[in-house]
Amino acid sequence: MEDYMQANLDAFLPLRDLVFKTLRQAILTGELKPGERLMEIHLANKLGVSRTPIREAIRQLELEGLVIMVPRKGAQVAHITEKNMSDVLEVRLALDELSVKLACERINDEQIERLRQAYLDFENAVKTQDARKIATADVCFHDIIFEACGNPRLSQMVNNLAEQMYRYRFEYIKDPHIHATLVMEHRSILDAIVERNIEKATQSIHDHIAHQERAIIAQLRVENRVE
Amino acid sequence: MEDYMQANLDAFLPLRDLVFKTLRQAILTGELKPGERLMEIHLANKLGVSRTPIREAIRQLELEGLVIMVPRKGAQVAHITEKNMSDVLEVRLALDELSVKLACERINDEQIERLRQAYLDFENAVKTQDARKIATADVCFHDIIFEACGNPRLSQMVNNLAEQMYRYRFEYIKDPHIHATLVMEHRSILDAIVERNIEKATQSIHDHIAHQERAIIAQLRVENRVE
DNA sequence: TATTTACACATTGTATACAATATACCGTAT
DNA sequence: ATACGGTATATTGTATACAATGTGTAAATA
Repeated sequence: MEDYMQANLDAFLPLRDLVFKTLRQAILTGELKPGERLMEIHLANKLGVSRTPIREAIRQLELEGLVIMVPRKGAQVAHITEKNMSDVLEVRLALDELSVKLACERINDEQIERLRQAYLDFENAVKTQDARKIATADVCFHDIIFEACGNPRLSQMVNNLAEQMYRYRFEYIKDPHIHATLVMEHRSILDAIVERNIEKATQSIHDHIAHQERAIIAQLRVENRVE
Repeated sequence: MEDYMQANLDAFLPLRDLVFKTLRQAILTGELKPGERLMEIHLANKLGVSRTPIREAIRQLELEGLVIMVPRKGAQVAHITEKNMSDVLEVRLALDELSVKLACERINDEQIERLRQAYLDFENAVKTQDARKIATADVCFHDIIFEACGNPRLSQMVNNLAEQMYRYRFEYIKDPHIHATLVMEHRSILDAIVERNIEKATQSIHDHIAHQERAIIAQLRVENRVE
């Protein structure tokens, strides 16, 4: 709460948004597990706010597909099934292909320079073997592509889809065997965009997502077996 | 409220969902105009509920992009700019292409039969010249394709995007000059899916959306000029 | 002993009360 | 006359109170 009051000075941020971010983070990192119930009073006490902001945050999580509502029973963390995840990936693939295609057409010199730098940062992050750093650098790289495609709506949608697989992608990134492949794929995407070669770019991003898809589905199978 | 209490007997539906649907309808039909403020007490009195369901409905409208929140000032109906609409259409085109592609691969005989029937219904609706009937028949036709593509997530996203242009699409449908074209385009999509011809299907849907895009953007220009 | 019913408790759904803040209008001073 | 400031009001943000409902447990009866 103290941080909140402090941030309040520059930009007012409703509690519901803070709660939303907090809960989303908890779900994506696995702190809140699939099937777990989100009980309002409990969360309100834990976060030191009333039920109202909690409820409003849950409404948003519901529309993002992170929780499901059972009438008169409240919210619970959405179960992620294999079908569910492949549905999401199917859409994500199409939107990622669109975004690199648009990036090829619309990227400007300054953005190309930043994309180059982001690629180098990613290379360095991989060298550290620190999964968290790698994940962050990966997000930065892709964010520049989204920015370059000049369609905020598209960016927002892809981001939302990507979020839903964060938890599993992290496991994927932790495996050092795929690091070299990841760098190569990024390199390929970078080159294609710089050359403004749409064919090559869509092919590269396709391979990139397809690799992740296989790993994520495999990871999902493991976790679902354990439970 | 009476309808609500009645429906309550079979399936409980929270007030927030009713309010959500009501407000969304009002925005999409233009009853609530872009820039108009959504004042909670006012809406609460008008709909005969308290502020709580109103607020929760507004949270959902916010995530659907139909309203924007101004801190400490509340919600207002989102302004739809030309850029905004072409951004949405850009994404919609990609997702519609994906959905017909998947439909070609996955549609079953029973769904083909219903799609045929939906096409005939659309033909008949056009003959009546009743814009409302045409719009409904159009939605039915496309809904079967979404169902056939077997990806509920995709359907939901396309539906959400399509919703945002309902208001303008309606003006488009009212023009009798384009009716023949509309029927032909539907025919082309139907044939392509029945033949499971992905190339033809994506091309057809592309043309279909592109036509709508031109009309919608033109309509948008007219309305924005008036204001 | 098993089953059914009733009651208590936990939890969501809804309404209202209270707090903080922005805006508009009016008065005063320069 | 205009500009600045203060106060009143309208509105959102947050908290709490009340209502409805589902669930679990215990007791009573077959």
